[in-house]
Amino acid sequence: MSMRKDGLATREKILDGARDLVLRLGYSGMKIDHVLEHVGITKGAFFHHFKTKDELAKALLRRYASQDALIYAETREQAEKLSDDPLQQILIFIRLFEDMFSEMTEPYPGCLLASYVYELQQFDDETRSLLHETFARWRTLLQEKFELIVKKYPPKTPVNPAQLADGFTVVLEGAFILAKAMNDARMASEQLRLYRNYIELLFAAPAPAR
Amino acid sequence: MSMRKDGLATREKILDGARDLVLRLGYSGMKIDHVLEHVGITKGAFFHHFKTKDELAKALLRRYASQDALIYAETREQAEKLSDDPLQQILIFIRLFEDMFSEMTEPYPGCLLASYVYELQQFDDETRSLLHETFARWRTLLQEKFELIVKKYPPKTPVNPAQLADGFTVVLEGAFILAKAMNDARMASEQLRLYRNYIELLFAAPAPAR
DNA sequence: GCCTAAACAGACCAAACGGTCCGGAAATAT
DNA sequence: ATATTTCCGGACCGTTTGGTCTGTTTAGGC
Repeated sequence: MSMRKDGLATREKILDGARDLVLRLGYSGMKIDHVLEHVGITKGAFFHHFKTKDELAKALLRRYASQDALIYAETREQAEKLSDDPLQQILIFIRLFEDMFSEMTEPYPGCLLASYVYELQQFDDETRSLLHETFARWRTLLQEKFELIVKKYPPKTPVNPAQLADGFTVVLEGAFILAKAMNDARMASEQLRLYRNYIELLFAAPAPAR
Repeated sequence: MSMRKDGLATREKILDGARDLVLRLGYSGMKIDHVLEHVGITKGAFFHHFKTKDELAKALLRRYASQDALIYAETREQAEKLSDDPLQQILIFIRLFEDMFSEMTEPYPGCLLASYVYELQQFDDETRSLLHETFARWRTLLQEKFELIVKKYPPKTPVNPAQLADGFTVVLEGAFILAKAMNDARMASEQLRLYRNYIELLFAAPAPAR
């Protein structure tokens, strides 16, 4: 029942190290020996916690997805506390993410899901559907808000709430890529600001809280 | 001087096959033996055309970048023929890309540059700066237009032409990722439409040509 | 304090992988 | 025709890589 020794801490260290390396080298480029050196453990420790590299991949993905879901949920709650209006909630939501990224001094290391997507073929169905579900959950989260907004504030142009919701993820993922390629830490917050600007113009919102 | 035999055709076949596999498996996931089987050649043929796998990587990137530059240039020319107004030119430019992607029946296989970016650490400086330059060129291409537009049509909100230009690439790259993850071929054209919609609202353009 | 099982360390292994080498076919120059 | 060079097939090689195995240490249960 209780965690014996400190095995769980080692497991987390492995997951952290592997995540860092996957974001720098890709999943195939991340070699186990490299993780061992990076984390400061041995083969015995690693394979005690993970039967295979594939199992590490899945654990890594699951952890990342749940951590991300937590951030999304917390940010959403925070936005909902600051306003009752769905449009304002979305605008605050985006702005909170902008603030998160604007404080960074070097480019965001990237999204683990995206790095998996670009090596998609070598993962099994379980991993692929996990990716699908995670992105789908992000879509649903914002889609609900946009449906409320569309009803309350007639958009200047006919728009699809699901597409608008995907837009957030699209901008984030795209910005991560350009941020790394151009070595520009401000990319993510800048592009999110443009996305927020779009939402403002589309629904003709009053000037948002600064 | 002249190309003897048909070695150049084989070289192209290798590049095509390698590109396909990189987009499915990533660069590290793309194994040479797999390329040989996919293309239908042998080790002797491969290493006759490319000294190392790294050299293949660079050749692949250079070819992709120049092909992409050609598409951008042609689309830009086409847009400039259809209108003299910089704003209309941009809107047509985006729409032409939308049309390119709307005809697809399966998700766009992805951008080779992006797949390199997510394994960036394992490439040398030459490759990395080639990535940087390619993205920078795309930025400049649209930035010039946006600078003209901003002067001619005062935007509803203060905007940065370079950031607006990056927005196009950001949306494209992000859409490719979601398209693969969600297995949705329409993602790219849909998200480009939203980007175009943003530009329209921002500069309060008249309804674009349908 | 003793037992048990988790939590490692590290030598070892088989397969996969990038790359070499040499022989031969095929095309071109002379 | 012959020499020469490109082009390619395929056996071979050293290293890397994911994974195994055995032994040892360490932390709790009693």
